[in-house]
Amino acid sequence: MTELEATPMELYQLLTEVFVLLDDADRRVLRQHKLSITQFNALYHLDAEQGMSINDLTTRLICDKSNTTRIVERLKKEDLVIRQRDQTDRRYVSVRLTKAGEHLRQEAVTTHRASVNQRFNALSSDEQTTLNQLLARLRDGLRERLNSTT
Amino acid sequence: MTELEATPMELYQLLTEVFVLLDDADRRVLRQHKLSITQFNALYHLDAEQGMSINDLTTRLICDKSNTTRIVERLKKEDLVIRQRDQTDRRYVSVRLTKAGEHLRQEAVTTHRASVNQRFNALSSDEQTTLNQLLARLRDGLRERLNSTT
DNA sequence: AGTCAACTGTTTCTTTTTCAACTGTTTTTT
DNA sequence: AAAAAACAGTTGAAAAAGAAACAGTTGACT
Repeated sequence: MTELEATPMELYQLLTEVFVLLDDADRRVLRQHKLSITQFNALYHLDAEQGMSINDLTTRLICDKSNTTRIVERLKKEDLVIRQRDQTDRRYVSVRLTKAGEHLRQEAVTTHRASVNQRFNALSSDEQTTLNQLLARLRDGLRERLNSTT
Repeated sequence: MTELEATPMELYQLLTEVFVLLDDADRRVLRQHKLSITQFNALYHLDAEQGMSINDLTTRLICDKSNTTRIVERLKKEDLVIRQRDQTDRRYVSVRLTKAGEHLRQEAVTTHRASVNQRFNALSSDEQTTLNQLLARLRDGLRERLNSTT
């Protein structure tokens, strides 16, 4: 079996392609819950008990903080989240899920997880573990580069 | 060596995280050439000799065709591409790189490739090959699902 | 030939996102 | 204590992207 050596560029292209395909599948699945991908991601990271600051949410969503403000705004308009000033440090805003938000989150996460599980059927359990390890290493390397160039 | 079994959801999150990190790195690198990621992708797929139709470019960029029209428009404004009606079938528009476009493409691709090569340093050559195989299989599976649900 | 369908690309409208400048709050410095 | 710096979040303007409706061109069918 001749194993062609993979170039980083090929890997790069594969990764982007896989991501686009995952993204596309996400869009379809989440449409069932009338959620955009960003909305879902926000819900996913939020919580009903413990509030999260805009900054924290921004780092998890990896977008501009002004965008986070607006994402939260839209969720609030649908009564999925509550926004409160932190009283000990009034600069902070604390974002929490409402009951409705918690409920929708629960449902969407369940649907989404089921879909994701199916998508990875093409790989065996062992292969998934291997892929996980490699990706984790890659991610750590990329994170390091990010911090060193900032 | 205890190998925790990886769940699909963990893989999914790793993949998105890796993609976002790659995307972020791309943005920084391409800014040196005053190019957005989409502009770069467009340049990347275009050519100086053989023209490409808007439709073809659309499928490669994986975006809406109306968006492709505008991307080309912006490139044209910078004199990076030429647009011509196909004279045998006047529905088609043929997009080609100008000399300047070809030159910028060459430079940007070189810079980008160098950056990508470095980003994958965290993995050995063998590991890259393994990762490549697993991702290719995953991609094929996702593609199949896409076609079957359409 | 003439009508209808299919195809290519553009325009219009709306949503999402980023960037830069700004407000208000807390911390640090002097 | 006052001034300056740092921090959290918002706002305004503009860019970028998707969706749907549209115009022009070609091909098919009768």
